[in-house]
Amino acid sequence: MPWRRPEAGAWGVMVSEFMLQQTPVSRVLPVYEQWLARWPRPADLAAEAPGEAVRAWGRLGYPRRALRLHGAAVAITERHGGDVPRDHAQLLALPGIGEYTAAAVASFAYGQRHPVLDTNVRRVFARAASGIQYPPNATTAAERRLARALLPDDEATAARWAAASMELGALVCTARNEDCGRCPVARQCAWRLAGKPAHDGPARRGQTYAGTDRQVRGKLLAVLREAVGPVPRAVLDRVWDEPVQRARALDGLVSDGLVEPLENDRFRLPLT
DNA sequence: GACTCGTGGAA
DNA sequence: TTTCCAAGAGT
Repeated sequence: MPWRRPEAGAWGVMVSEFMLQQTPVSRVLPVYEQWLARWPRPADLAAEAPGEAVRAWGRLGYPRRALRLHGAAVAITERHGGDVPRDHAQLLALPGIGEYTAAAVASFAYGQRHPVLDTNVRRVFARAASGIQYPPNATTAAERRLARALLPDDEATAARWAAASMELGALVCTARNEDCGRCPVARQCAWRLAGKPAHDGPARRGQTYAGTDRQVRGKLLAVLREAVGPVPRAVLDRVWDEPVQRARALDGLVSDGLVEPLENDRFRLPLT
C-alpha cells in the first residue's frame, strides 16, 4: 500500500487512516493518491475551504470524516507547526482521531509501541486467542488487556507486530472465507483447534440503508459535490420525494457543517 | 452501551 | 435479490 512506503510520511499515514475508517482499501487508493498530490502537507489542506475537502472526498462515504480531516490539518498547522504530532495524547486531541487512529499513526508513522486494535486485529485475537469466531460488537476492556499483553516489548518489533497483525486479519483471517492454509499461527489458533464453532449470540444487527436519513443525506451531498455554484433548494428537492425526511436530512447536513445555507434558499459546500 | 453516520462490491 | 461488511469516531 502507498501509505506503507517510507515516503508517505506521517501525513500520508494519517490521511490513509482517516479514509480507511469503514471504507475498503480498493476504494481508498485512487482518492488517496489525488488527495496527497493536491495537499502534500497539512498546511496545504488547512489553507483550503472545508467544502473542498468534502468535494475531494468523493464517494468514500461518511463525509464528516473529510470535515474532521480538514479540521485536524488546521489544528496541526496552528498548534504543531505543520507537523503531524508524534505524541499519542496530542494525536488523540485532533478531530476525527480516536483510540485506534492515534495508535495507528503513532505506530505506523513513528514506529512507537502502541496496541493497535482495529476490527482486523480484534478478529485475529478473538479466533487465535479466545477461540471464538467474531469479537464483541464493541471493544471490551478484556480485549485491550489482551492486546497489551501480546504486544512485543521492543518498540520497533511492536510497530512491526501492529502492522503484521492487521495484515493477517485483512488478508488471511478474514471475516468470511478465512484461509487457514496461509496462516502462520494456524497450529496455535484456539478457534481452529476447537473445530471453528460458529458465532453464537445475537447476529450483528444489519444496517438497512434504503430509506434511511443517511441515504437522503448522501443524495443531497452528491448534488452539492457536483455543483459549481450555489444550489437552489428546488434542485435539492428532486433527490427525495418525502418532504419531512428530506428537510430533516438537509438540516442535519447543515448542523454538521457539511452544507452552508445561503440567502434566497440556496446551499453550497462550506467555505468556512 | 446504544445510535448515528455513506457507499458499493461480493457472497 | 438480499445480506453482509470494510484499517471508527462522536454524541
